[in-house]
Amino acid sequence: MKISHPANLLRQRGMRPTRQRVAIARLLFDGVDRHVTAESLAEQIKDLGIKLSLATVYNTLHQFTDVGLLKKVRGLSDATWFDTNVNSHHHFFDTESGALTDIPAEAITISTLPKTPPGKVVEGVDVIVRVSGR
Amino acid sequence: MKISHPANLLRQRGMRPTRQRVAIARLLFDGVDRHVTAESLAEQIKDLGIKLSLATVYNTLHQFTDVGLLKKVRGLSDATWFDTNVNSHHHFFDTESGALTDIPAEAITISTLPKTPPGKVVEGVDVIVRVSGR
DNA sequence: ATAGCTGCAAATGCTTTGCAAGGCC
DNA sequence: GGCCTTGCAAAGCATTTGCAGCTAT
Repeated sequence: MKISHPANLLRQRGMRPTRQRVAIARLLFDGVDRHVTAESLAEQIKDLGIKLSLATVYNTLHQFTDVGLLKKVRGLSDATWFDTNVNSHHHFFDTESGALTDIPAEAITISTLPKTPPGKVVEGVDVIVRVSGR
Repeated sequence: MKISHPANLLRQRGMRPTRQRVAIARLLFDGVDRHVTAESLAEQIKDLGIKLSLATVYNTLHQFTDVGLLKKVRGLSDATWFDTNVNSHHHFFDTESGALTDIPAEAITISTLPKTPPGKVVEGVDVIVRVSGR
């Protein structure tokens, strides 16, 4: 998602365009798909000379997720990743570095799916391809 | 995996059959596939009137995983699940209850896989079908 | 005997929360 | 001004670790 005016984007989604949220939005939504953790994002922000607390980073990431600007992804490590690619797609998970990489939805075809438990509805399918090695 | 003599199983895998490990092995490997968290397992053990510390439960689960008796699985919740089905298979993840259910490997067919990043080897593919609803 | 375990409690890492002070409309 | 936000620090979880005491071999 590439946006020209973060403040408007935020207003459209019903959030006040505060200094902190605009800074984060500007950093995340520049047209390139990004994976960030709260920690990594906080660091990038700090490097830009912007000050904001880690708690605010967490809050903001969750709010962005709630309004559909981000997608939450968990690898197998402890940290939660937030992905700016909110479309359906999958991931490589490097078991050595903990790094996540996108796999476009088209690159994986699932030809058979099991029947869903009674009364349940499928919300989505996540495929994680674990890789390792140099 | 169904075992008759936990102590021998443990010895085969190079662990001392201590009271705690035997108790856990007996509970887990009764032939039924189980998903447990450290917490849930500790509780079951306590209900049996056996006393052991949570730290030991964690240690034991990891040791069992290291020797191939268990498989580590992460849903999207915080907790780590340990699965007694160590064969390749997938999972339903109930986003409301956090419950995990096995999907036999044959029930899902992936017909296309993306090319692996250079120098990387695929260790495995995990499919998580997110479900919700009553 | 001795190397390997266990238990406890303290430490850790990630994340959330409470609440006073501050900022947007 | 009023209500939403932020910042900090403290609290919360799940998990790990340090170390003295115990135990299987």
